[in-house]
Parts: sequence; C-alpha cells; structure tokens
Amino acid sequence: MMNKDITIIYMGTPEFAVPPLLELCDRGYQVKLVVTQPDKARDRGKKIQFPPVKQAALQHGIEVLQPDRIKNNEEFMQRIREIRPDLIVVAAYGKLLPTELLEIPPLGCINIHASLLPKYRGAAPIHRSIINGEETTGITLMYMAEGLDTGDMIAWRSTAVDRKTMTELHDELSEMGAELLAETLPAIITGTADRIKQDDSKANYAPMIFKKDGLIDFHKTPEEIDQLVRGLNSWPAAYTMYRGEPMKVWEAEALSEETNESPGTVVEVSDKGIKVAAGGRLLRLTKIQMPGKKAMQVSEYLKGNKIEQGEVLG
RNA sequence: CGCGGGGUGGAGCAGCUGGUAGCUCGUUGGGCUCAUAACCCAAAGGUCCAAGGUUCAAAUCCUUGCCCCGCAA
Repeated sequence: MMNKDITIIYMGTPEFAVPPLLELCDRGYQVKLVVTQPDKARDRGKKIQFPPVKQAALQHGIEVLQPDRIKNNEEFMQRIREIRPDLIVVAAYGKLLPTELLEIPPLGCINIHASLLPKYRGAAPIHRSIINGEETTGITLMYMAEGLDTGDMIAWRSTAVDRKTMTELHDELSEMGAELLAETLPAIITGTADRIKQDDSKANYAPMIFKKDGLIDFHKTPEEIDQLVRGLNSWPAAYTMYRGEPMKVWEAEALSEETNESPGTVVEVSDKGIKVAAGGRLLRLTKIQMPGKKAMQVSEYLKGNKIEQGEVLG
C-alpha cells in the first residue's frame, strides 16, 4: 500500500504539533483534515490568532476544523466519518477525545507524547521533566485509549535533558516526534507495530503549568531553582519580585558556596551576575528581565541600573 | 478599539516643568605597572524611531504612524 492511499486526520494545536504534520505531508500521506483548537483573541492588542497547526495546514491547503467541543458534537463526528480516515494522528490537541471518535479509524488513533510513558502523562511533560530534574526524557508513540495518555505504547525514543531549556527540549522533541512517527507508521499501517501496555504503577502526571508556578522560592536549593528557570523558559518564565516589580529570571547557575544570609538576599553583584542566597547556598542570576524591558545579561543591565548588595528578592 | 512601560552615540540608562545632549560600560590612542579584565589621561562616535504641528527656540509640548516589551486573556 502506498502512502498516498492512506487517509489521515491530524489533530494538534501548538507549535509542537507542527513538525509531525509537515512530516506526514512530506511523506505523501493523505492528510485530508486537520482538527485544531478554535482561534483565540490573545496577546497584546487582543488580536485573533490562529493556532500554529492551523497556519501550517492552511499553507498546505488542508481543510481545517476547529470545533469548540467534540463530545456530543454530531455535526463534527459526521464530518469525520465522511472522510473515512484510515488513521487519526494526535499531537498536543488540547482536549480528551471521546471513545466514539477513537473507534472510527480502522488503523486506530495514535498519539505523540513528549515524555517516556508512563511517566509524565498529561499537559506539561516537557516543563515538568526539567523542573523535576529528570536526567532523560523522550517521545512516546501510543495507541490512544480512554484515559489521559494511558494507551498502549508503540515506540519511543529518549534524549538527555542535560542543561537544556524548555524551548530547546521542546524543539528537539518535536522533531524527534515527527521522525519517530514517520519511521513507525509503516508498521502501524501493516498492523505489525508493537503494542506494549503501560505499567500504571509507575505512572505519574504532569499537570498544566500556570503563571504562578514560575514564582521562585528561595528556600529551595540552587539546583531546584535552576531547573525551574530552565523548565519555564519561554513561558511563563521563572520570576521573583524586586523593588515591587516582577523580575523574570532567564538564566541562572547553581553555585556550591554556602551562605548564612536569609533566602532571597543579594550577596554579591558583579558583571558575572547576581549572587542570591537560596537554600543555604548561592544561586547566580545571569540573565534577567524587568517589566517593559528586554531580557538581558546582568552585565548589561548593570550598565544603566543599580542592584545593591543586601537587597532582598522574592 | 483590553491595560501599561519604552524607542537618546556599539550596549544599558539619565535628561523630557522647552534654549543646540549627559552618565556607566565598550571602542581607539597614550600613560602607569613585573603585569592586569586594575588605574590615570585623551579621543572618536548621536538625523535624540518617523512624519506633521505649536514656538523666537523641542530629545523635551500636541497629533498621527511604525517598532520593542510587561500585564491581562
């Protein structure tokens, strides 16, 4: 069977879901329909913005559907059935799919998830993996089931977290997901793909990230804060309060030096960064951003601003 | 029409109750020093986002536009 004989419906919303969609198009699969979340008025100026996946779909001339809800949406279900998809591929769509939908395609519904399942099921696997200090993470391809990321696994691939930021890891995993999908699809189509049950006893969840999750707690260790900084890079960013205003911290490094200063106290300020007491040791903030300003290295910030030793953050 | 901050020499900022632009850093040259990312001296470098307007005179006031950013969603 040729790729062009396979009809696929693709469901996804954010940037993460774009590479896999493009990969499917490149490989010649018939992506007949893209389902994505409704447009939303967001950002400055409250402008209506298309989800990234919608933009990509439109550029490829693919029909796009943006139902407010899928459950009990007969019109939507009808359209899906009309297309008679062989397969539905889902990547960060944003909502749980009803069983009724999962049962439509004969080859099944497969999902690309950004973690090594059964760990980090849920909305923010990449963020949480970094925040929790995981050494490795990865991509898992699975057959979708009723629960939240509980389906049988087909294939996975791992990568080291190292000191990558959320943005870097996100981009890497996104591409990795596209590759893994492309490589695994032939087996899925011929029905020879693996089907491995998840060990639920080892499962944990990666709940959605909220803005307030970015507030730095200087009682934590420098390492934990560094993980928070990297894990929330791009959005919403780790931050602390300085002179009554939020200071975003874009880069920081944990130092081994110990201190008796209370958490959040600025111990030393130099071009190399701002040393802050955290959990009995020191954390050096090296790249920060104040409201209305661009993110900048501390050395640059100090050329026009003063931060005094002894001031307290948080 | 969601709220708000800002666009000034390479960088970060001040000046903005109007009168030809200043600070810190950087750059270049020189000096000091065993030496230095330290210190001293000197120099270069700015259509003050753009276009109008008010005025004897605008970076400073008014209008419009463009761009950057924070909040809220």
